[in-house]
Amino acid sequence: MALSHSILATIIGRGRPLSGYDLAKEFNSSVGFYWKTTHQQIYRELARLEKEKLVTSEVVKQKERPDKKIYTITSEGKRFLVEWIALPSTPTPIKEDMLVKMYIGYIVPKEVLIEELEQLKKIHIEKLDLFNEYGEKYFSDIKSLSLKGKYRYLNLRSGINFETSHISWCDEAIKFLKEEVE
Amino acid sequence: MALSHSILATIIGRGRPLSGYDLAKEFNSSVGFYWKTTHQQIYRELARLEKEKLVTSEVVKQKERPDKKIYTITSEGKRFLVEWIALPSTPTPIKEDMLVKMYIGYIVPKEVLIEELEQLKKIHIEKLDLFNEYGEKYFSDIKSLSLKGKYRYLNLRSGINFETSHISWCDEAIKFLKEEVE
DNA sequence: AATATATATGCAACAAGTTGAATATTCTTA
DNA sequence: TAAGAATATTCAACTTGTTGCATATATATT
Repeated sequence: MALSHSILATIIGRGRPLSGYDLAKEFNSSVGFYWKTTHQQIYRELARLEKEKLVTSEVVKQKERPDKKIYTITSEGKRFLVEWIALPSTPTPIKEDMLVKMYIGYIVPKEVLIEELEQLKKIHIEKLDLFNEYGEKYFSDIKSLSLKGKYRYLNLRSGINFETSHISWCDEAIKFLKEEVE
Repeated sequence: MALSHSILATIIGRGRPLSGYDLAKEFNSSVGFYWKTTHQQIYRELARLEKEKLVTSEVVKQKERPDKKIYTITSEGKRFLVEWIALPSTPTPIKEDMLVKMYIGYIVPKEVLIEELEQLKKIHIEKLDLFNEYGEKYFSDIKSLSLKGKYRYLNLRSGINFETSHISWCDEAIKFLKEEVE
């Protein structure tokens, strides 16, 4: 169960208490680059974390917007997270639709797979462009980054690396299908 | 729900009826490179697929081993799979522990992360070695591969690509932490 | 003789993730 | 002024994934 860890990490990363709504937004940007989820899951998980005393909540009355509940990590929560970091990481379980399709690709015309690979490549290129943009904007001068910034930079590098390698596989597979298959 | 697709794909890939047990083994080798699951899930899913008439089963009495149920894909099942292939693929949802840890890596000594990255790198190197071995054994002569073999080759290439890029990120991150952080 | 391994299937309980909807307020835009 | 987007939370139902257990037979090893 690493959603809880992601949530706790995000609260620490922000440096100030934040609401479920804020968390959901954060998850669809920075953390979301490598951890996708929905607001429903976040709210449910926050309730659980509060029951386990890893976070505390406070209702903030707002005039201009609906009231919100903001969450703060407890010292117990932080300890929980630090202990988890020291535990060995397991690689992401891969569940790649495209690879299942490739596995029995020979039951459809190769054009179907080529078309799909082009689509997939497009998605990865868009992500890569976004990451590169982000990199130029915030991480162009590495030496001047804060400690926090340096860790964020490594995350970004991972994203760039990941997207680049996917794109190159798509290219290879498209070329191979065109030249070597059928 | 792509576990069902993986199962159907594996039945087709084998070319002959197979049991839940066989499927589980298959998932821990070839298909398992990109789709991990447990035998419990496979048995449950097979029962569901049978209810939906995408597979049929037959009990095979054995003397030397416990009886088994072997599954065959129906024409409806095959049609279901072909239709799915033509649908746009979504990239794997990434849930990478290491990246969550990196995100707030600054709350622990950098040595903790370096050690973890080394461990992670080792896992990826082992997998890469396995893939390369597999490649030399079965895919050294690309031109002579069967149609099926060529699609399998592309899957293997994806695995090699994936592991290689992970290893290079681990290297980059370790170097960066050592040289640029703290 | 005892233990481990391989074959073979399944249940139960739970955790995690998805989908769709309901509710309520305020700000912006057409 | 009506519609839509953004803010904010929650319920319900469902699927998917994980963990632990239970059962049974046969072969291989110690």
